[in-house]
Amino acid sequence: MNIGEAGKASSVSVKMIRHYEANGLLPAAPRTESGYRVYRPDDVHALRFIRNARDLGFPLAEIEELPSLWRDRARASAEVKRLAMAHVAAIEDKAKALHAMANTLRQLATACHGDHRPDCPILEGISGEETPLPSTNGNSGHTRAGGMLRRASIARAPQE
Amino acid sequence: MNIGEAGKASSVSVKMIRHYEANGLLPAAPRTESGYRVYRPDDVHALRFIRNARDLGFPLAEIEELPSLWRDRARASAEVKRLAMAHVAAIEDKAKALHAMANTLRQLATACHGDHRPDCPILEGISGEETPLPSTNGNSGHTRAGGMLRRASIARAPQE
DNA sequence: CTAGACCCTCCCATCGTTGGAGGGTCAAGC
DNA sequence: GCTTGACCCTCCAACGATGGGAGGGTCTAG
Repeated sequence: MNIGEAGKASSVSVKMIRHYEANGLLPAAPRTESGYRVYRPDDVHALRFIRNARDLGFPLAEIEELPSLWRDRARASAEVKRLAMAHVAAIEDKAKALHAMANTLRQLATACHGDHRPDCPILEGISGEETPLPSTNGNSGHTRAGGMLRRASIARAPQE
Repeated sequence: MNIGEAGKASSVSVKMIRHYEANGLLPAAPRTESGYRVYRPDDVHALRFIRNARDLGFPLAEIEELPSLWRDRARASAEVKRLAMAHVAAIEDKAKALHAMANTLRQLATACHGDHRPDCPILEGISGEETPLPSTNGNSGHTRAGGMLRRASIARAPQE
């Protein structure tokens, strides 16, 4: 089947399939004489795997590791479980940080009259010396977003 | 004061200050004859405002709106409150989605022996037809990450 | 006068995804 | 045959926020 059909069958956009191939996440698909990529049912399975892992918030770099662990059955589940649990921890850290942000903002908003009075606690709060971001940050030294979990778009599932 | 000093005083990197100016988020700072940007205490206040709003997960595009509302006091708090509450809702949606991801993954991981047995429920789960992403997605049609809240890196506060 | 700290403007990378431009290929209908 | 429209191809650029670095100018203390 062609790339368009594979895309529909796997819920991965044609753009992304080509992108994954270019980045080595997928092996290069064989081509027809005219250059069209050709896919088999197994490839759709692989695409669906990528899509699901992506939906679970795994960064592509990690998605690339998973199947290799899969093939190398000797050290299969232990490694995968470790990776998955680390990922869960990262996701939960992030969720906690989000809750903290939401709480801070909601507090500010609650104090806001919401009318035309010129003083707005929200703006005043944000203007403060330090954002009252609670110590939700357990934190763990990683500088930015924590290596994993970076995309994790909101519940993308229903989008197709 | 120079950009470096302003950066330290506001906890905004020099790179970012220049970036914000280039993107119109900040008015162009006056320059010395030699081209150095010059800042006054008030500017540091503005920078700190941006930093705090950023830490609360506001995308820069929205941060740009806040001060303009601030200046236009006539319609101050009502607008700001609306914006803030919408933001809170978006953040919480995202947090919910993260929890759902974490739960799904944890379930898969829990079922995993974590030893050398060749079958790994995690990989099998991810390979399934559909990711068992719960109906956390109440969802709301927006296609990608939901407009606001996109950066929100994990508890960045302690990083400086 | 020189070293080192600071500043300047560019460009590039990250991460995942989308969009478009510009062009080739295929199948169906006439 | 030939046209049309759907499909495919490869590049190139953009988003959002940030960081890194090159290559160069400026300032200040010794």
